[in-house]
Amino acid sequence: MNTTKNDKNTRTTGRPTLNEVARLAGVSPITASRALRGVSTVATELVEKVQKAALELNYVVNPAARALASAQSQSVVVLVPSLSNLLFIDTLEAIHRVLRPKGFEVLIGNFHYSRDEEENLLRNYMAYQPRGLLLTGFDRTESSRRMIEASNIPCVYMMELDSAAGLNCVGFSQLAAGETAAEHLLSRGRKRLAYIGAQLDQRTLLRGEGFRKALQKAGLYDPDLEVLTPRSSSVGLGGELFLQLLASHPDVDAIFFGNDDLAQGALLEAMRCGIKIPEQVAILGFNDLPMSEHMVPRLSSINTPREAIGRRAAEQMLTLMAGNTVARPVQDMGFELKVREST
Amino acid sequence: MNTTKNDKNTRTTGRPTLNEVARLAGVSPITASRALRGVSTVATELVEKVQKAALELNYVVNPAARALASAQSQSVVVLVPSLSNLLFIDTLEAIHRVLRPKGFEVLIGNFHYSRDEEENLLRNYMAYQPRGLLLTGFDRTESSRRMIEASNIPCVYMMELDSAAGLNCVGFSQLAAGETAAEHLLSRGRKRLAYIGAQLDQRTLLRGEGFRKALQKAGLYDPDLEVLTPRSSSVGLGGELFLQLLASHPDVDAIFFGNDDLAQGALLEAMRCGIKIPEQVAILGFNDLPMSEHMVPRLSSINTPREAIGRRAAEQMLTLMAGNTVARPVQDMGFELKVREST
DNA sequence: CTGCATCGAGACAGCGCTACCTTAGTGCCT
DNA sequence: AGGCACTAAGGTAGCGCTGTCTCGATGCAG
Repeated sequence: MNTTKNDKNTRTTGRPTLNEVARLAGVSPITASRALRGVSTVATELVEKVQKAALELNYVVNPAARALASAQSQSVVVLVPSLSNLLFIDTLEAIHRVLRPKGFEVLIGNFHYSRDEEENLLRNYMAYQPRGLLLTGFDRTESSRRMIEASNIPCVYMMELDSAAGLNCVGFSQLAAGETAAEHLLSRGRKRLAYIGAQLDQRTLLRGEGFRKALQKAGLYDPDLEVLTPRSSSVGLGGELFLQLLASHPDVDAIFFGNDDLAQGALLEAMRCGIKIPEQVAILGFNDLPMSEHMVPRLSSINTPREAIGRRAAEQMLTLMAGNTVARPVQDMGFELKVREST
Repeated sequence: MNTTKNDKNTRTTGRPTLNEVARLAGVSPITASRALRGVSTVATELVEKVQKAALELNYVVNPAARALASAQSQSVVVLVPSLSNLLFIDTLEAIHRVLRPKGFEVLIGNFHYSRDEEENLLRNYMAYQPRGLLLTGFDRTESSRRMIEASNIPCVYMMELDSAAGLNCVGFSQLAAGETAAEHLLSRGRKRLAYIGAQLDQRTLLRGEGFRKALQKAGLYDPDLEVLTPRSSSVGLGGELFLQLLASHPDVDAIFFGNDDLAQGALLEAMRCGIKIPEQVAILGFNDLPMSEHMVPRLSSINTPREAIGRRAAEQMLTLMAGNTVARPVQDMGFELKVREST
């Protein structure tokens, strides 16, 4: 009925192949292959002919055939712990912007803050023989670690830093960020400082640790004011934990939240209950999500260079995939305290 | 130095192949292939032997080889207009949940509300010979349309409905949603109703159209109260447009926003300026983002079944990929008006 | 003018898997 | 008992591309 081109009796794709391009250009298939891949040992004249032929036929390589023949794909796997709080979207977008123009495919995996799920994704994606791995943080199962090591695939770790291990990583010091948070609140004359963190991923814990250390140094650390829950971070949860903490510890005068959505929830709940921010309690968030500067009062937060991390990590990956070593494997992209009305 | 298994002089992957599995199981490679794919014509006894062998060798198929041999991949392409406002995350997650367990790879493309970028992505992904396409809405370039048609790849359209064209689509009536919004605000006794929309994608326009129609029917339509901007939807923009509208039209007593982030921005700006919501202006959002119910006052919104749409679309896709036709190609998943404090 | 290094292009084979066809084996009907 | 349909398993070939080796052409020194 339909005028489909490839009827039964042929297993072909129907799309033009490299052979046809080569024939049209009057060269051998292998020369056409080299010409299109930009391998140096082809005369510029021939390269042009091949490119012209490819364009004319609307030729696009068959990634499957290429992957099979060369035993490696053109894809880079990115594993992130979450997509649902905008945190990693900026990073992902930046990675795409760097890698796609170079002809790499970006495979995204969301492991929902689960080490086991990450291991699963890793195992799955390994089958695709990816050219590179962009991973989040260092907290993973031992099998995951072994898989990565054994695969010999270039790997860049994002978000955290670890100068000890000699790994390629692009991020910032979560510990220092926690310290900065504490120092800022202390500089505001606050004495009863709390930390509220959810999700309890490695980075949330590290920030809490930095916060704690700074408070201990100031002699103001009180373990009762450390609220940690494995529940996932959300606006609703932030409001809830905020009210709970104030009910049990009415003297708290500053709270550092492990993520902006928690802090936003606290601000909203404070408004609802008539709690004056920052007069009664100063509130400091983390990540500086787009909405934070619009909150009432405007939320002070620590801005994290999520876009820059993605970009830089992807650039490192390009270097590694080209077979070179990265000059500075550990890249501290820093962070920036944004002081606004809530502190 | 390193104890890598595959030294030079071999082009193999180093991973176990189907041949090795077959040898270990004592069957022919093709039988092993069929056994692992679950093709029916293999004795259960042999299937078990093959599966055991595969497990023992830690065998994973080589997707490139499979794709090359069968002239089709195991991947499904999903194209969404944005990742940065959480709207499509729920849908994507649901799609993953349905397709991954069935062994399909989900390739995500973000076309940033650009028809040209969508066309580009489509062209790119076609090279991967995807098994299916999950697309957002119907507004695309003519070339995109032709590409989809010519490819003969099963396609499901999400978010909007179009019963005319005989396409598979899963969504809800954007027009009806706009009407519902207007009717709700009218039922609250409001007379000067405005619509504020950004991004101007097809769906935002359709909602505006539904809203307008309902107002015309009520004899309360005023084109001056329709604020449309191609700028991308954000909290900041919402606040800005809200203040502008109130400055130029102080008599407005209700506003329907095309997206919740705009409405949230308006609520925050209203609070900042001391504008009473809903007394002076009723505010109604769209999509019911997670934060909306926590706003002050709690934001009334129209909840859209984003998760259900993703799930259903993926299920339809499974049916189509299995070679069957879908019983009900047009699936209206509805929407739900959530009345809260802001109206 | 010859010999040797260098470079560009092609021949060949094979990556790992599955479509297609064939063959062997089973039960059932006449 | 013989032939037939039907099912289960295997043999063969090839999907489209690229790594490796080979070969011919070129340039230059001796």
